[in-house]
Amino acid sequence: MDTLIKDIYPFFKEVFTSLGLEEDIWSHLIGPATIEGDYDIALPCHSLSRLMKKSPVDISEQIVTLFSNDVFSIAKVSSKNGFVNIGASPSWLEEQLSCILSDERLGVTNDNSRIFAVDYSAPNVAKEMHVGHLRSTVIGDSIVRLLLFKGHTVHRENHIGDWGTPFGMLIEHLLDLGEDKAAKELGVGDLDSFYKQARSKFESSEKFASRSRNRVVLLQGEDKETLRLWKILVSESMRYFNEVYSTLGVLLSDSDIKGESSYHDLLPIVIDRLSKSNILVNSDGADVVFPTKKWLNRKGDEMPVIIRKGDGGYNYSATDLACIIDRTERLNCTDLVYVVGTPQKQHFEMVFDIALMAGFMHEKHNATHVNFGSVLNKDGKILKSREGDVIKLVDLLSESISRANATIIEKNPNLSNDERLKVAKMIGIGAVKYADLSTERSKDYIFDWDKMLSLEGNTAPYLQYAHARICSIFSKSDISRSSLANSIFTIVDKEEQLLAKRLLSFPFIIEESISTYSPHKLCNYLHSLASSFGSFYENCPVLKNDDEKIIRSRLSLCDLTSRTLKLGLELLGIDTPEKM
RNA sequence: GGUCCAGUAGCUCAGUGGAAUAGAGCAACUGCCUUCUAAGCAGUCGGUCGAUGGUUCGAAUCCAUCCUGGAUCGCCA
Repeated sequence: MDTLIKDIYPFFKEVFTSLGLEEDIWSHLIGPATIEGDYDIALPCHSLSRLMKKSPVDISEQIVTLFSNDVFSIAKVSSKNGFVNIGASPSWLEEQLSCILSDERLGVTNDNSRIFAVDYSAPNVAKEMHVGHLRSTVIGDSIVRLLLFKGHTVHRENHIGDWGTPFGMLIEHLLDLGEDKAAKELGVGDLDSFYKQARSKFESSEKFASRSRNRVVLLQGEDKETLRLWKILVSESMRYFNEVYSTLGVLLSDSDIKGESSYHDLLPIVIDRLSKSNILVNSDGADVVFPTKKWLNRKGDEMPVIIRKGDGGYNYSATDLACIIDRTERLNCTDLVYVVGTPQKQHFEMVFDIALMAGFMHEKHNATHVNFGSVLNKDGKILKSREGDVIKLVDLLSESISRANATIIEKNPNLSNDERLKVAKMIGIGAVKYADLSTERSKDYIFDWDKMLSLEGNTAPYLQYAHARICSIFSKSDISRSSLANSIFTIVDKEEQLLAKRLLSFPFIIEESISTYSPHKLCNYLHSLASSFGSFYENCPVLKNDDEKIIRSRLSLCDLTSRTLKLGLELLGIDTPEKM
């Protein structure tokens, strides 16, 4: 309703000028109406009470009488409980709807283009993807889609865990199994047992552990044969991850992979530059930096960030700093976005702080940790991969698709086999993604298998269903969508009014979702849109109508609704079938 | 102990740049399919917004203290 505020503002200004009140006294009071009913914006008069030496009720009544009559073409105006209430008029709604009907972007404008790096997904090589990885992957994907739609340049960065001490034992285990057998196990996605076998040997056999440690040294020394074996682990794992990505329908591809290993060459440079900035100090044998903002450890001592360990090895803070250099200096990014879990919050604050101190980043750069909560089980405990009973992502996805398939057989037996399988995938995957996207990301959330796979209520299938019903209306109509381009709207019923208002707030919601990196706001909006369409559908017959004017107007509302749903879902990474 | 986060209906969650009777979905219950897809629609039931103080004309929202749960706090990533 931003547009309504903009259009109504001059009228307020006229009224308040006649009352002798300056703009800065009243302009910030205008906000959304919180009362039930068909008012959209309101101005509470309570704070003016002392100034005008009158009760809020009297003030609001007076303001209403002072409005010029011209306002009524835009909105109805009334007062209640000391509020001035403004409700968009049908004619104003009709005019606004006509504007977006012919706009491919449904009223959404482009931002001034910036360059983003979005760091997300980041699975670990030779480790299973479980439901926890879903969040980063799905939220990151939606953020990328939103940024691209707003006209930004976006570098997708899949920072896979492909380096570090565990690779010693993984490579040794690969040798024990034999390359072919190991590759096969990894390629088909049996990562969990591969990792666990390696782990248990590492813990039970001193001989194996010592081989593993030697192997790590060889790997870091870039021994040729060791690198060859390491590459088998990485490429077979990636083959599997790519299958998951493809099922999931996310934008990530091989060209987006920027594993930890790819920042190797930069690590000595990180040390060098920190050292030249005079912020690197040696503490207990390790090279560390003390960030500007002080952090205390358990003992109450000031806490450093370790860049290089006592044994000379780099740890992940070094890699993250190298990443920042790469993104700001090679890719010329202005915005760095990290879609990583909340537990790493402090780590990122410290790293960003150091990057600023060392000049890897400047004031013009925005680094944002887009954090998300942990996945909990029903007892409120964190789901951990080593507990063993963790649900594999692929299993969740295939179960969801198969449930969707069963539901289609039950609800719409007329769909052909081919069509049904395609639609089942769109619905099954959509349901899982939406369940994850639709809650506020920074909170922990309880993983509920049935809720994740539910097809009723505030779910993606509900939105898809509304879209499919609209497609069905058009398939039964002689009037094509394209012929609606310059249609005139006739908004009469309250269901039409509510639907119209929701349609018009789409650009504002997109803005809100992306500026706070919150896909759940878009989800909630789309649900409210689909819900108001549901009421419209029940109460306002579209085709079964004698008045040609009303038919065209309602068809146009249908067209706008389906396009908004489709675009909105697309920005969440969810497909919209035309039949279901 | 330091820092940070959460506590809203039986369950899962929105709302937290203050504002008029705190909203959805699920579950439960009642209606609605010879009429554009009932994965739907209409309705009923359900809350001292963790507690206590404070600021304010007005607090789920801001401040303080406390309770409960969680994350994190030097050589894993």
